[in-house]
Amino acid sequence: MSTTRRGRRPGSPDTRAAILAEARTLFASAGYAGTSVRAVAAAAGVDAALVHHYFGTKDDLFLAALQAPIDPRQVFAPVAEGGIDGAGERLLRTFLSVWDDETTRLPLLTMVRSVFDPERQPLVRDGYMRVVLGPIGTALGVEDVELRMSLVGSQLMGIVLARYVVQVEPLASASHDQLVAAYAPTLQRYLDGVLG
Amino acid sequence: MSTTRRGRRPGSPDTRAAILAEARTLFASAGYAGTSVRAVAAAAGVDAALVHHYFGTKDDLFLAALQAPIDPRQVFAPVAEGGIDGAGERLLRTFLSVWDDETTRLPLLTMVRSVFDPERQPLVRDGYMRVVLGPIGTALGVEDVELRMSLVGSQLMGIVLARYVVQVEPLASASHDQLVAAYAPTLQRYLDGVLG
DNA sequence: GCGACAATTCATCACGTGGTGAATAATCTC
DNA sequence: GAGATTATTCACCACGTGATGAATTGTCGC
Repeated sequence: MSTTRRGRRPGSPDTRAAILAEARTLFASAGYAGTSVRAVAAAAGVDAALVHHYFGTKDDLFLAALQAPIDPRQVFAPVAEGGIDGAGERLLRTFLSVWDDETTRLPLLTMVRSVFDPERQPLVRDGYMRVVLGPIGTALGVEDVELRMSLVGSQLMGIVLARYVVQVEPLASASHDQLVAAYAPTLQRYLDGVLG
Repeated sequence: MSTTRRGRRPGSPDTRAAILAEARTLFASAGYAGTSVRAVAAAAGVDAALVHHYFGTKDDLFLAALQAPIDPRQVFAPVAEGGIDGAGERLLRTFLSVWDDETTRLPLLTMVRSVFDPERQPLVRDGYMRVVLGPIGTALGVEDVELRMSLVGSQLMGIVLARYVVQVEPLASASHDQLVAAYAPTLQRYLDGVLG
């Protein structure tokens, strides 16, 4: 906006929403440290001061961007209702559907990349492993629930990295059925199979 | 060093090695972006200009820190020599021994955290998946080698995140035998088992 | 139409970053 | 012992960062 003057723009542009959407995209692709407030502002077509006006500090913006449009615990609830048989497949299909939907994927990507950020790492351990996966295992009546759900979580995280982050072929372009065929037996064994 | 003067220090302090060691530690724990040249210098007890003197740019320092003391391909070679039977377990034990040795773990951690860095992501795809895992699959005569080795890679990456990065219990403190009992059957099925 | 309020940009700040060059001290070679 | 070379710090640079406050513009209610 090289000809921009001070003052309010005409009409009702929802610049706040534009800022939030761009923040979600940039935090997901470049992480917290790799995303500057100015970059978010530029992508939204506003001045950086407006970002602070609406969201406060960069930390506050980050937290706002992390708010998923839906509660993951609700999404995964059906997995637990079907009982332990076939739970591996149901869990995986639900997981894939969440990750293949861009609306939910961006905040999730942001959270996952936080595993390497000492200040934000609790997001993954407490948010994903404890709040999302833990209750599923408990509801399914999984034995040795902490061990088994952490095995499950390790494979799911591996899938995220391979398919969604590094985009290794042929995993990146595999269909849900193909992934289920390969991974569901693994998840099922981790849930109720023989662990040696 | 509040009383430091200009000029060479007496004796033969190996400041270059000190800088490199600190760089390895910091890049592994804070990543490229989260590690400043001044932080490395401070940790090594020298002035930041000395880092540039010895290593050039920050990028050059990063590459130097990435040089593992040993070639991972040599470490994993025995896995391929024993044939496909039991390869899952041999691969996992070798993998764990490399990761549980701090000398090799730091550069590996640095590389793994690069999955989220667009500029350095090829390190994982090309370095780990293609150069290390790929040849193992080929040497073992694995069918559908690209698919199967990417499945293997996805679980190994998940183990890295869960055990070494997020340090989820009980995986973080599990013995190698416990991990083998849980994961080796998964890796073996990915190598030569039924994938559906 | 006027005043209050909200939205928006411009101008600025303190600080940290990667990096450069000159001054200084120690070691080595002749 | 002198000069060359190497190691080391100090001083400085340009730039980008998160953030603040004042000036300006548009909308709404009376």
